[in-house]
Amino acid sequence: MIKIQQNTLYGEAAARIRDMINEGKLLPGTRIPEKQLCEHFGISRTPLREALKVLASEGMVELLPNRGARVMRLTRQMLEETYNVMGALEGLSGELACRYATEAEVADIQALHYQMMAHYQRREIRPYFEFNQQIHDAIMAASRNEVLKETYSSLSYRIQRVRYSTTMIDEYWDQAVADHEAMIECLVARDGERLGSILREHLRHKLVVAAASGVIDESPATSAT
Amino acid sequence: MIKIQQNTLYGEAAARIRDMINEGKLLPGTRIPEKQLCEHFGISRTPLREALKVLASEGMVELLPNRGARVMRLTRQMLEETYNVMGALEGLSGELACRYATEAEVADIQALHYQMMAHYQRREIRPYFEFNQQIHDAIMAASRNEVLKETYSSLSYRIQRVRYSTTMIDEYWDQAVADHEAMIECLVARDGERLGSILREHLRHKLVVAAASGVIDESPATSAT
DNA sequence: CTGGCTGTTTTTGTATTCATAATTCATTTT
DNA sequence: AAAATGAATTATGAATACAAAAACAGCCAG
Repeated sequence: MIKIQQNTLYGEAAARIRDMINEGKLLPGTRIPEKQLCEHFGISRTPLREALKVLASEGMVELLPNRGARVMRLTRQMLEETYNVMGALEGLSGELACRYATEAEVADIQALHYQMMAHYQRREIRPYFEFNQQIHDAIMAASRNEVLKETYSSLSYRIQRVRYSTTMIDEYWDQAVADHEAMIECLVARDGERLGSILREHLRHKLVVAAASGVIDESPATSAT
Repeated sequence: MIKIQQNTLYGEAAARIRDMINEGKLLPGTRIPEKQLCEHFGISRTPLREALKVLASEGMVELLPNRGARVMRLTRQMLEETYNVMGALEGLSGELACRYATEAEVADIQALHYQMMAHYQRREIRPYFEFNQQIHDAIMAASRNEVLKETYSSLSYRIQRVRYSTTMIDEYWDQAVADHEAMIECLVARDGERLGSILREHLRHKLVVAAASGVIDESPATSAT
């Protein structure tokens, strides 16, 4: 895995800005004031600007020449595109996981699944999401592909702020759980092809839900103030 | 598409360093001397270091804290992982292209295919590669997914230096061409599912060829001098 | 009152400077 | 002679300084 430079100032700054964006402390489309952030972090502009460059190449912020950095806005279009790509990557992770996961890993994932199901039964949405995420991460880890993992998490970061802010529609929730049931079956049976195709479709449903709730920016590409 | 800042010094520097790496002017594992490159580009260290940060987050170089930047070395493992991920992305591009490509685009891709085939018949490897790449790019473009395109090209850049440096083994070449024949069929028939699965496998063969030729770094993670 | 122009302020992009960590090379010691 | 120590050199990381571009405010003309 590519080491994130947490020990350097610019690495630290990048991590903190990422968090601020995901926590909603920096709003999409708003200008990121260099000076203010420098003072807030207690660092000079050099490392801060380096951090912004990194975040820009991660797609978290956009850099307008001579006009500073803005938090990247998530349009419906971008979200759809991103979900599709993440779906493809998850599909690969499933295929590979079936090939490379140890029995212990499969058992762990099964355990996570049952815990998730418990929260589903009780309609406990937050814990459900937690375990859901853990399952997908565990499959990713079992795929033994660091490039895949990095690529996926980079995309995941971009949409983090909307990912779990959706209210669950029962119909979608049932579908997602049905997918998960099938996923576990495939994993146990080591049916990589089928697990792959389930995972490739799995996220597609989510998009509809996200689009329905008001979390994304439907307005045209006018620069927000 | 995320605009690459070609007008700024750091953007220019990043582009030139990328090219230098792909052209073999900067060797994998070798240290990138900041001062020397600054003089070569006629810029100060600030924009150069910003460029290096960007390249690091693209996976082109690795940054060792207090020890400068090195050109990322491609191990067999990494190449395999990257090809797998690119395969998944190409698979998605195929699926989407079948859905969204205009008839004109399909016709263009077909034309490219026949030009490529002509070079295959004459065993003209360089032009063959050119058209091959153009076909994959055209499918990517027809997929109407900018996130996909960006993600793919980022990975593509990383392995650019080995991608077309392989000598073609006839057996592999024939297989690749057979894939391409099938791909065109699927595209014309708008059979996204099948095109997807062909493309997901298409790159896998390439790996074997690359591994066979000596272009990748099989040695353990000792720092090259 | 509105729209555009000009001078000022602010902000961004780049260069330079400073501090610190790493490397080199000579010297010393065994 | 080889290894180890330590001073000198060099390179990196970060802060500051400076130049240029954009944003802003006030003014004037219509």
